[in-house]
Amino acid sequence: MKYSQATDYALHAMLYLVAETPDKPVSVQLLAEKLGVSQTYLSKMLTKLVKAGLIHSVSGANGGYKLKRNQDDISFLDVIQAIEGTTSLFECSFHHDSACLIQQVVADAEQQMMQTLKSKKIADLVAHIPKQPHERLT
Amino acid sequence: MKYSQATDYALHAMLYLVAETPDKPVSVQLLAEKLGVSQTYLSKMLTKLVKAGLIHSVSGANGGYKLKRNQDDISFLDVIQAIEGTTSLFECSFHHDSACLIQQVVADAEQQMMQTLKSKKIADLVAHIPKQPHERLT
DNA sequence: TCATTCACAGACTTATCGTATCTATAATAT
DNA sequence: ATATTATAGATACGATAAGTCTGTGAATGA
Repeated sequence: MKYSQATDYALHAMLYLVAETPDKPVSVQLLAEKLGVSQTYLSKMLTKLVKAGLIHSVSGANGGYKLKRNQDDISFLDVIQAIEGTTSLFECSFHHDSACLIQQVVADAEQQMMQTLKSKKIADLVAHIPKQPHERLT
Repeated sequence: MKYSQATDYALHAMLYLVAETPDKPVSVQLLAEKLGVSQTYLSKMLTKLVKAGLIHSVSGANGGYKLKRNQDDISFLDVIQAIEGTTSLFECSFHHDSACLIQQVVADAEQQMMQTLKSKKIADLVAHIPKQPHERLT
């Protein structure tokens, strides 16, 4: 059981966008180049982030993506759920008389993790990244 | 991203074994019947639980499975890891200069969940289950 | 107006993994 | 010995992840 690689891409792309925050939108081409992944595949992740309301897209020449919200409002959980969806980690397949106790325990544990991921913002990492070289983020 | 159904089976099977704890081992046939799942598939999960050291198997007639450790020592985490493995939820696929900060955050959150799953024992649920009818556990 | 540059959507392919079954083998009780 | 049980391995099927390709539409700049 693992988060998909798409989540990995999305988190790193978001980190880049948060670290930059230029007026000019960042194109998929540039983003894909920085991360060293395929443009076409990465664009699928970015489209999901747009639909989740995390970033904003600009069509046409000089277009691309930039943050929608305040960067301090974007948590790890936001990005992860935008890609992975919001279904719970565990769902009991048996039909009990009442609620499944096992499911309750696992759901409770998952909630703990989600709480941490919600409190952690992407922007929290930016302070640790050297601004100068501006070339390699990964 | 989800835990596999196999984990669901394993957790319910363990709950049954913990709730029973007879001298006589419980066969796959009985266990599968109680849970309403396939014998052959369920036996794979049980074999994993054996290899993880959670339960003990007895071959031959009147054989089956019974708990190995004290039932209070068996946590949700033990069962889940026996089936799902112990690899982390998230692994960064980029090669950074130093450790990936994103991975550290997610790993930290996962650790929170694991802590909860480790503290919760399967036996904790048994108190809530009526002993009398003895028929339906699911 | 026209061409260029970009995001976006959908169809499609490929690989991997979860789910499940079947068969054969080894161990044990009666 | 024979029936009963766990165990291992091979196999099949389906779903999902990973990735590519192509066309469409929107915005920009010349």
